[in-house]
Amino acid sequence: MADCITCKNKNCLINKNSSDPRLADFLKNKHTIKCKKSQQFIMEGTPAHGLFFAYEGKVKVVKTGVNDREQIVRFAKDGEIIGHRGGFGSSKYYSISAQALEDSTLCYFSKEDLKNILLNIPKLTFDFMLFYADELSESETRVRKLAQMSVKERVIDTLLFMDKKFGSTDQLLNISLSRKDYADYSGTTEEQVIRILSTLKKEGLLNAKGRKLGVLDFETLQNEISKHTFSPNS
Amino acid sequence: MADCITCKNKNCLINKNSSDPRLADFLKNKHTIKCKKSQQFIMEGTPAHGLFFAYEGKVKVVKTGVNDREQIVRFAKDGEIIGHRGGFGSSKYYSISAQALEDSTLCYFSKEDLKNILLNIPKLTFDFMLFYADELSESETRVRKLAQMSVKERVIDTLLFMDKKFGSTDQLLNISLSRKDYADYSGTTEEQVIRILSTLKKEGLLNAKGRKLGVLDFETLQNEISKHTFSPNS
DNA sequence: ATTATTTCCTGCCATAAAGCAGTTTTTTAC
DNA sequence: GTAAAAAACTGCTTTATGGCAGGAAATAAT
Repeated sequence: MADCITCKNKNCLINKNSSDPRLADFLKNKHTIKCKKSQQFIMEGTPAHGLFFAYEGKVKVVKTGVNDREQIVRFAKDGEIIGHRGGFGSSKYYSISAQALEDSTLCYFSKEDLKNILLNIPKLTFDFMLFYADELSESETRVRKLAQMSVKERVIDTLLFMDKKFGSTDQLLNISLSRKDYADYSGTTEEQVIRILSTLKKEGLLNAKGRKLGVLDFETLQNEISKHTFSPNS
Repeated sequence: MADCITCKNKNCLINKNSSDPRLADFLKNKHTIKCKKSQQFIMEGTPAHGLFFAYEGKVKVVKTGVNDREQIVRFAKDGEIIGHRGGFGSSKYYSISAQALEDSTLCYFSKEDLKNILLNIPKLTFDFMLFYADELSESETRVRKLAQMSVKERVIDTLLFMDKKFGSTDQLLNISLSRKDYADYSGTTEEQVIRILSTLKKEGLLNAKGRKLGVLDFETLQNEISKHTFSPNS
């Protein structure tokens, strides 16, 4: 795999700062990990030893729930961070689990290496800080949505989010999720998701080929949840 | 008011780093603001010009919702930050509103001053980063709870949270919230909160003197939601 | 202290969401 | 390609939550 300086992921925080010569030694200690589809590479509650970045692939980040209901808190794709704080923060344990949604390649840095450069390269620390601040803002928006939207609205919101985040080709989303995954992100049950998807299909707003889904009428769907969307980042 | 170096709020990120001589000029530009009870000092959607810290008092941080339902995303007390990113991040607008819950004193720094020191004092930037990372972790826990707990469980969880965060004297919480506030934090309606509080009172688990509430039996209440609490930070 | 106003409370009814059971379709493994 | 397994779907029933309306209590104003 290419090194961080020539990496294709221009949005990656490491890549953005890789020209700084003080990063040179740090970058040598990068590890590359290959992950098969469905493979779990972070387990909630285990000691955190470092931080992951998605180099290529798609990942879901989940928090353990009751029964077999999990809560998907986030999705990560190329260039994005996985495993908050990775042990360099106050908690010594991962607060989330992470699982590959397709065959993926990950970059890994140990917490010692990270802490070292973070305290020495202000620009990098600042970028990390902004990343967390933005994620926090998004997470708080999600708190509001889960508290105030109906199940149907949340499922629609999830579909639109997937379209925005992963894009579509030939009217089909570039990400393959189970109905259970949609439920675990929307905060409802599999059956409810199925019922709502079924309605949307009949209304001609949603495309479906096997398990694959596609947003056909973005605007109409957007309108159905518009009363909940105030600011640009909602 | 005392300056940052002699400030009583030892948990404040600025205070923690105030001995650094490079902060001297920055600290001179601090503003102090007095806020009456119920006064709103940040309004969602307005241009963000800086960051607030609670010096003394209690504050609720809310996101606008539908009808007259708001979502309280966070509470802040002495030493804590209010107004994420305050404009030095990617968004130029406040993503939340903030309102004083009692007469409060706030410290204020402009975004220009902040950005300047954040890029020059790595330790401070690092502390800010950890703050946001921890808040993010908490927010994600809240996402899971809102998605998976029943209304009763969420209200109990809120009561225990208040007890932990603000403490109690003579079996009464050191914070005075309306039933609507409890609802807006728990993600439900005022009536539902009232019904559940009423049940808990009858069961002898909750104390009530007028609008003031107090947790009488922490352990029993904790047990009622224990199936949802896995890690220390949940 | 008295009145006005806000907040709190309760019962009733409507609705949304969840759970269950059984069938069909799609995907995976051989 | 076929069999087995997993995922997707549907109708029916139960339960949880929300909304309304009217009254009681507490707080604030005069």
